Amino acid sequence: MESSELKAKLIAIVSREKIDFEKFDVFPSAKKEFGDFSTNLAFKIKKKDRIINAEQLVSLIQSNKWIQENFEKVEERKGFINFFLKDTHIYATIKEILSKKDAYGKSLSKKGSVLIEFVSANPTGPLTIAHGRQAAFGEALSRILMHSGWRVTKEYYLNDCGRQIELLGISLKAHYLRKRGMKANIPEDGYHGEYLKEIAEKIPDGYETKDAKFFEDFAKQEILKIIKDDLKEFGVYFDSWFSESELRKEGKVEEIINILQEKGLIYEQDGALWFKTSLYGDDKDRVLRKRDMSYTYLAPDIAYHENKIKRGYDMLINLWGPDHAGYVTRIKAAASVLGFSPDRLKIIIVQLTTLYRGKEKISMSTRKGQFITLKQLMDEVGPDATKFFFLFRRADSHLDFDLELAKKKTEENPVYYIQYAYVRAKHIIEFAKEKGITEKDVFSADFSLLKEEPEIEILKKLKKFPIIVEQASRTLEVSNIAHYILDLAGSFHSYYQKFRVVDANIKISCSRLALVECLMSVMGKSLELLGISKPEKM
RNA sequence: GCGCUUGUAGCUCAACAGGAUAGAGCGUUAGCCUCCGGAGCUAAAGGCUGUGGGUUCAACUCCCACCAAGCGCGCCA
Repeated sequence: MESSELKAKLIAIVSREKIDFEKFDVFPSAKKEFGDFSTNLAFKIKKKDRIINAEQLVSLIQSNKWIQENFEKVEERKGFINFFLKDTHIYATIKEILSKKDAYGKSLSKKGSVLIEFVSANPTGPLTIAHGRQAAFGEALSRILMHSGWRVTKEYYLNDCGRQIELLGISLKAHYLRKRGMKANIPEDGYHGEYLKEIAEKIPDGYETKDAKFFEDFAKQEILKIIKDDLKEFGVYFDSWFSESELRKEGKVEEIINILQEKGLIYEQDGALWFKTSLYGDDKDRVLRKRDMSYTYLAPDIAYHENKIKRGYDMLINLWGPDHAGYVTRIKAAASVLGFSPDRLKIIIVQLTTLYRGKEKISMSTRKGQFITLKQLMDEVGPDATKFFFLFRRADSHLDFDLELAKKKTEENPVYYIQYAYVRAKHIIEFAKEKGITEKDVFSADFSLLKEEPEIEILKKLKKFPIIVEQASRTLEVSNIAHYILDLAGSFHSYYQKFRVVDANIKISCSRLALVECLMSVMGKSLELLGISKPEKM
């Protein structure tokens, strides 16, 4: 039973009596003494009808046959109406999880197609922790969206041309020449990081006279390789790599400027071309083409978004860093000019991560090559802990990442707490198998033997999983899942301590094993959604 | 100065589209290992949700002002 089902029924009951009401909610009860579902319907009855008070409303509801069939009890409390499900509903959850397994919580309704673009770091250096947070978030969000019925495409937008790339080429050439004892200056705003020196070493002798373009391409290729390797190690995969230089080669940037021009949204001033974004809520208009005829970042980016829109997705999601926050209005302006409702373009700003080593803040400077890379973080902390810390916090909040804490394999570290719960459940099931209890025994167990309070509590939490997934996909927020699973792991650890699962009483053992099986399945699925590994042993 | 984000227990964070007595973990204090893995469990203490107003039957949540922190405010990307 879902809250939407109950809500529909309540609407029917109240409408039949011609009672006027405002929009109301039916939601899973906050506490167990409030039952399974609660509604604020009594508050939402229009004032002129307040002759009907909550108590009268309750008796009206109680008199309904469907309600009587499904609920043990309906009661009013402080104006809320609480519904207590019959036990059969709660035990039905077990059957559902056991039979659906991995598909539990998967939405049956198809929600459409979505393109999610994230990381999209310039191929001028290795991925940093900021990219790491985006990568973890984007991957997890994609999995959640898929589980809730979206068709998801993950895309990496490659800014593989422009000034930064030129600088990269020049810098690499300088590194290369210096290696050979020649004088060469690395531009002030060029790239000084160690990784470029390493790349320079891969180029054999005899390329001294090659032009900057050669070095540019070489650097791009090598760095892209590094990026892809890091992502792979981090467990993040892209369906598509979209190249900006291809876009330019095909003349898409000129095309988009023409389109905007035809719509009268472009004008020339001081030798530059301006886009009238101020018509769409921006504080001022923005330059698309500079006086020197080269494009700003915005122009190809609009062309890129036009391309995404043309590909026909129902929703577009971009993950951006906080430095792009001011950019949201501009790109949404472009989207709406191109006939794509800005509501369908979701831009999630993934906030900064500050690294700490204990109390000490680690400062970073990207250009100078003083930064912690994702790779270093993974090597030190491990991919699972890294991901969990990134995902536990809401994307739009600043994150303080304590390296020391993340490294600890103790109770202070929630990753291990969760993984330990999973392994524990797995182990119990294996133990039961050794004792000769089969899957069939468990599946056909009498679930109504699960009468202990913690058992009911766990069942209710398991029942909530589909709602949590749905909510995460609606709000595009991943941290809910992380919190949910931590909570579930806690309930299980506590239960384990109090009750023996595999016991002398075979009947109880089987029904408890069913519960553990469900726990393992849902914990495993949650870990999977977050992209965190499910260990066999610890 | 303007804009965006954030402000909740000592610390790190929750709170489902405004709902009931604001919840976890860590840390602190006091306990629990003959038994399915103690990387675990039980319990206690800990709060004027940054401040002040407003809207509402109901505000951590919405609105206004202020305070504090971070980021942005280029014909850079």
